[in-house]
Amino acid sequence: MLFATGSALYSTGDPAAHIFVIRDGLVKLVQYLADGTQRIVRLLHQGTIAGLDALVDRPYEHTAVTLQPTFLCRIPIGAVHRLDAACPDLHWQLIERLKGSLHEADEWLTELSTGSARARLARLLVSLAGTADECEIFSRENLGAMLGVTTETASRTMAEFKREGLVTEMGLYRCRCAVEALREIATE
Amino acid sequence: MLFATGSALYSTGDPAAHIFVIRDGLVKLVQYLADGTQRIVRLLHQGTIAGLDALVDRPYEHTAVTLQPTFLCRIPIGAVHRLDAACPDLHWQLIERLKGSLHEADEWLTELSTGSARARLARLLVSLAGTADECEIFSRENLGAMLGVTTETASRTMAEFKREGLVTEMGLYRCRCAVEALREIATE
DNA sequence: CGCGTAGTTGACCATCATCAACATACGTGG
DNA sequence: CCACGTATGTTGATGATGGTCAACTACGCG
Repeated sequence: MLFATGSALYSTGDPAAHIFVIRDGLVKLVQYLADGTQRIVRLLHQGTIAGLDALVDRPYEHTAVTLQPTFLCRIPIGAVHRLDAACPDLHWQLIERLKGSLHEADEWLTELSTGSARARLARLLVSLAGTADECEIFSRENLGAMLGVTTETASRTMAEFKREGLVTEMGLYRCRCAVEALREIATE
Repeated sequence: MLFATGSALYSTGDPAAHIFVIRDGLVKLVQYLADGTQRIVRLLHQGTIAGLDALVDRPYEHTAVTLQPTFLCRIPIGAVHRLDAACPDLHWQLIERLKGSLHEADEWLTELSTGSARARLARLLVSLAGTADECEIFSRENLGAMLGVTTETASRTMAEFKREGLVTEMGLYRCRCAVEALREIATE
């Protein structure tokens, strides 16, 4: 199935009936706070699974929204259980996935929720760039929700980086990053 | 096995040879940042498992340190795999545990890493108190590492709560909390 | 053309980090 | 028993950072 940017795979509290294997694209997992502001707790990219809540038969804890056009397979949880009975190895794959998510969650906390806004944004850009030096970014609002800062701060910090020549925006939501220099800032 | 307060079950990078079922006590999972400061990413209490990294055959990602005298069972990972072959239900228990950890991780991020220091500390105290109104707390340094603030801020904020009558310290590392009032502050 | 959304920027203020001084408790060795 | 050292907590002064509120710009679309 193909989802356009900005569509929700599921929402907090929905009965968890499917898991979603992401073939291509990008999905954010959002959690809403008591005061209504939102916090992005994880990104799911190619090869990862959204909706793992369904494994333990409880409602979805997050809202999953695409950040890019996303192509994925939606698998009813019943089918997962049938597959599981047939293929004894599936558990371990699921365990592997869950462990991967947990690792992501811990990194998210230490990398993107600790230190100054400058350092956090630098870390985010470095990790989005991966081995390349060009990467997809997102609206200032999304950047803010990932880093736990306001959209204004996200905007200002991006502007700062651009002024310093560390980041060059290459059209909407795509930018070139001076990865090494950013890595420096990331450790501050 | 019984571990005294402050002993490490394992450290970041150690080959992951055991999982630890916590029978009684409390364990913190610590991650160290590039600049050497530490961040506590999760607490493990009675009935939960430390060292799940071992399931996927990679070194431990955290350092696990007891915060209280802790009684636990240390199970070699080989035994887990043998048990798993014998008892086909074990996977699902492990999946359940991992999912639990993931839930904890997400809550930690949204509750304890978002908002003002006052709100975060209030949320921590409320969640430590659970249904009771008395709870174990920790050194100011540990409180700070949980909330992502300095020990000074942790100390000041605790002092504030005490002055306002929201918290009464009952001997070392134990306190009585005005849970309802704290819940108010938690939403700020 | 006018409207709505997203981004930018400025001014101001609250919060928190930092640095430093001091207090308190505890254990060790003289 | 007391003096001392260390670890932990408290408190104050100060400055940097980021939140808030508001004005303004840029862009796309009906």
